[in-house]
Amino acid sequence: MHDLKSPQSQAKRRLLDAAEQLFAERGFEVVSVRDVTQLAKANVAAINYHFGTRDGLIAQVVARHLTPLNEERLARLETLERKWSGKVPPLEEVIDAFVRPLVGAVRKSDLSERLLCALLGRIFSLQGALLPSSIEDQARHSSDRFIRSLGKALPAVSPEELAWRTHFVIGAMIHMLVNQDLLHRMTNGVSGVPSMEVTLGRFIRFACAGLREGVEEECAVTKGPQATFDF
Amino acid sequence: MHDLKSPQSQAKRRLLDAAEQLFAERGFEVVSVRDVTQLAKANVAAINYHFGTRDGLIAQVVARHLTPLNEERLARLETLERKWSGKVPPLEEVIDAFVRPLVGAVRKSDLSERLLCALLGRIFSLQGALLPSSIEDQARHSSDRFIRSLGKALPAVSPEELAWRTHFVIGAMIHMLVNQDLLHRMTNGVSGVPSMEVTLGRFIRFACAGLREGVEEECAVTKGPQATFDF
DNA sequence: GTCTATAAAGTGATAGAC
DNA sequence: GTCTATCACTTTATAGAC
Repeated sequence: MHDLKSPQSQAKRRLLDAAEQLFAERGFEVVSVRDVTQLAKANVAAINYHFGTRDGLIAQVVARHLTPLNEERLARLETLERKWSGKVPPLEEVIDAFVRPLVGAVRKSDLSERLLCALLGRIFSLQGALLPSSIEDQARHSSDRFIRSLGKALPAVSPEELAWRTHFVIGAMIHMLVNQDLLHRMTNGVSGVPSMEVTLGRFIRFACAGLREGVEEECAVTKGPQATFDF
Repeated sequence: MHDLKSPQSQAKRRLLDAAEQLFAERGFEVVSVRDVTQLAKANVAAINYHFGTRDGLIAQVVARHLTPLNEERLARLETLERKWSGKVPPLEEVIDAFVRPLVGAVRKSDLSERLLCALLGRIFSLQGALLPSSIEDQARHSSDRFIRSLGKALPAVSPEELAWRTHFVIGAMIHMLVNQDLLHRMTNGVSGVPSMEVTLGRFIRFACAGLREGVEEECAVTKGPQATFDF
């Protein structure tokens, strides 16, 4: 392991930054190690020295973003369960706990909001081969926890139906993150350029409505005005 | 242009079939012309002979599937407008007209349902560079028509809000099409292996609920029991 | 840690024989 | 129309000098 603050391996940080930018813009599959070293003004061999292989570089980029995000998600979910001790947290708050950490991630990152969102979206849609199994276990654990919370918030929805609805929600999220500029182009600007906060609010309302479809009696106190929300 | 039924260019059909299968399984970016010719048991030069370039091959694969699909979509939309002459077609039926042509596409194709869905999903998420502008115009025309119909069905939703909700719906659809087997793995089989009909029914209900979120007064007769639908 | 040089394999495309 | 042979690059990765 290398200390990212030591002067010797500023190069490593530069490589990671360059890699993140290019992966966000173009996708993991089509960015070569040469693209990365060129943008980072580093030597071709630097990638292999610091990360072993190209896949090693991808794994580090993924881990650096996905691990803190999933930790934050789980922490928020636990806070939620403590707050509603005994009772079942309402749907909106569960979804909020799942997506709001994205805002914090944007603030912490050096990348622009647009690029970081694209990177995270691409990470979420990564298929098995590219991510180390430790990360995959972690992601699965997080997703299991959330699905269980959703199931409790929506007892009237069968597990099978809930699995599909959750799948739709994840798809909508990934597309929102990766293709936000596409929407702007396709609508000739009608979509506006809203802040992350506004977009997340829209997404949460959309997702909850879809998840809740056909449910007459919600589990707990979740019906009624949602004026407690700040978006 | 070549006649696909002539004996001389069975090879061309074999190449298209092989290309479709590989593009569906792995994505356009990562399939080489050699992968295609190998699977089609054809010569390397055959791709360039029949399609000019690799991009030409992709364009033909895309056009062969996207053009009839968009035509069918528009035809269904027009049928709908005739049926509701003067009045505004209800949301469910507009979304149905948008996604149901997928079922017909599956029936017509030689590919398995799973592969064809993946291919179509990948086509929908293609970014500009890879598809000829004629196809892009066609896709934009179709999508404009549908957004206008959605706007009429949901007059209470602002154009900006509607643009984002539609974006979420498209994202959910793409993810459903490309990653249906991922869901099965991730849920340890809880999601089941439903037919296309069932999945589309789920999707339509989810999408309509999301699009309709917060709308109290629908435009026309669309409120009330939806028993007229066959899914 | 950083560099050059190079290996070994893969890429899209084409000329020219048949 | 189909094939072989080949061009001109690009890819990841590594050995070895500094």
